[in-house]
Amino acid sequence: MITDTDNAGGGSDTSRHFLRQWIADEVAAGLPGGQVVTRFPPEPNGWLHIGHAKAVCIDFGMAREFGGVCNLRMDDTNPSKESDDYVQAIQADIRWLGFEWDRFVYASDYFESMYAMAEELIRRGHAYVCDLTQEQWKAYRGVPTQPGTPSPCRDRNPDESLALFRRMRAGAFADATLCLRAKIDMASPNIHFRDPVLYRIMRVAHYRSGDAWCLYPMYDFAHPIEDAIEGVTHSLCTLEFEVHRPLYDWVIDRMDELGLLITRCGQTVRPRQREFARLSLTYTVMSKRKLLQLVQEKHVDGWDDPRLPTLAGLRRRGYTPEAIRDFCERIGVSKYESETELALLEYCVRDDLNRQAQRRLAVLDPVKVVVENFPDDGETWFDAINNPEDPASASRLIPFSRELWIERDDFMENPSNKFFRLAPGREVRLRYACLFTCTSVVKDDAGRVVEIRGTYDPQSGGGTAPDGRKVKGTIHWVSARHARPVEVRLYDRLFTVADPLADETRDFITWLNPDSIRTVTAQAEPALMGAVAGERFQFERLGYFCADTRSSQPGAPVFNRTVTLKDSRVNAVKG
RNA sequence: UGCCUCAUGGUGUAACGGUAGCACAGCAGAUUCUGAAUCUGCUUGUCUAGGUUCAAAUCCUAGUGAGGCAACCA
Repeated sequence: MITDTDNAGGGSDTSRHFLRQWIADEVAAGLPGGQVVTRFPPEPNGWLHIGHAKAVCIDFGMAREFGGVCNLRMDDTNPSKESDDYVQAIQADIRWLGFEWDRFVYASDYFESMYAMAEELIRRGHAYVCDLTQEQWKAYRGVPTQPGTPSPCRDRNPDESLALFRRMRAGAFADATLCLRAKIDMASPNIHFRDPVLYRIMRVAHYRSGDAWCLYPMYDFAHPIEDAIEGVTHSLCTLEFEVHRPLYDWVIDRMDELGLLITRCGQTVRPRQREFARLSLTYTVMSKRKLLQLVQEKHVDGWDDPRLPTLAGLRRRGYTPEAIRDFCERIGVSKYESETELALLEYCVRDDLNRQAQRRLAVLDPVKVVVENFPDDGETWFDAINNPEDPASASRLIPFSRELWIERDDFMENPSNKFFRLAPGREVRLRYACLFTCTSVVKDDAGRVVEIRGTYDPQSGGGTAPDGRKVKGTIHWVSARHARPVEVRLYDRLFTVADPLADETRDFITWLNPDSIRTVTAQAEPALMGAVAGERFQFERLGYFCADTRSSQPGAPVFNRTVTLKDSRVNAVKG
């Protein structure tokens, strides 16, 4: 459990969202069992994304806040889609996010108990084996506006159902030929009450239980049982499960009748489910299916591509767990299906990195500067503070020499007076170093500036003029002789439109941003070469960058741009 | 269409019958050796129509709009 972000959100009061209130009210009223128990139940069929992070923060966060515990449970009841690779990735992501579970369990741990309960439901007339095909069942089930018709098997003798069910388990039938149904209400306006399937035959090896089973429970049957066995008090999930809640309660009621609910502190623990809206973010997609498609069709380079909203992708991009937790607190929790602006996530990571990241100088689009009054072979080292937000971060030395690289768009030949960087006849400060005045430019045949020449003020060492004259512009630079070329990947939003799914007539793939990654060779100050994989920096005046964990080599880091610095320069002035 | 759910500035969220607040975004200014950060200020909101009440974002009714459900997926 995290301990350092009790007031995450950077704001004043923690939001009194409806789940927090619900749990608080119950705790105040004397929660049966005496302890809040939640669970995070991912299906191990994909990687966790920022939407899951919201759920993780809620599930683990509510437990922590109320002095309870949260279990991590792999909801692995459909072996056709699940694998252990995903289990490992999910665990790693949750730990990275900063949470620790009380118990780590698998739904498949409970298969035997679930089966036993199913037999009991059959004996008591609450379930029956049905031999209708899926196609036939469509007709029997009916439509929402009209009641369904009972399956011909509905009144099958329990003994007969039981015998059949055992043969199903023994593997006597082919896939999808028989299933076990709850006997509830074929006329219910809630489709989920019209004799829902409890077990289906599926001859697929399970990644954990192997071929021990050819019969697997459905979510609606399995989930409440899992919760009840673990003594979960608050089962929190997303909105689409709202209509499943009566069925969830039905299963819990049956368990109660059978005396299967656990007791804690002498009291029966009855799990209850509540639902909240899932996270939706602009300029990306969140569904596992679509993320899988992006990965499989190679629009991105794997589940941890830094352009993806997966936790692994965000991590590689340079996002911190603190920033993501802060974000999850700030977005709040409600039942309104909203769309959160990517700008908020970016704000959160900037806010965190501004405090955490050391500053470095690097030039992404270099143009040569010659300091005419500085000796050919001379060099000077200037002191540069590592992080002005962190007094403990000390400083480092950066080399200065006659030839420098500066950012191409920090120079303008014919600037307006709103441009206060370098131009002919203008003086700027070279960050940490000195004041420099441009006196001439050299162009190639095409008229492109290839060299900027000028002089520095020898009295301005460190960047302060002795006469106290004001210099409006400060630009970053690196010494050409000392600079090291370094690969930098400039990431941008994955899609060109805020909601790539809005237009249902158009494939969302066509909205992919062709410039979502641009790779450049930057010129970096020497200190950057020692960056270790995963280390984050602010490249001054540019943005936050993270040494890539896949491509970086010792002494040869590759940087991913996490996010640019906020830029209030008006468009007309931009280079 | 049947059932369920939701609706507060551009975005997200709070206000629990009693002054509509906060954050992000945007805009303006101060400050600044990062056009960053920081600080100050500003613009913009209760879906509609009725009703209950001294008083309604809040309670009731109807409407409108959005989402979910009709897998042997979760």
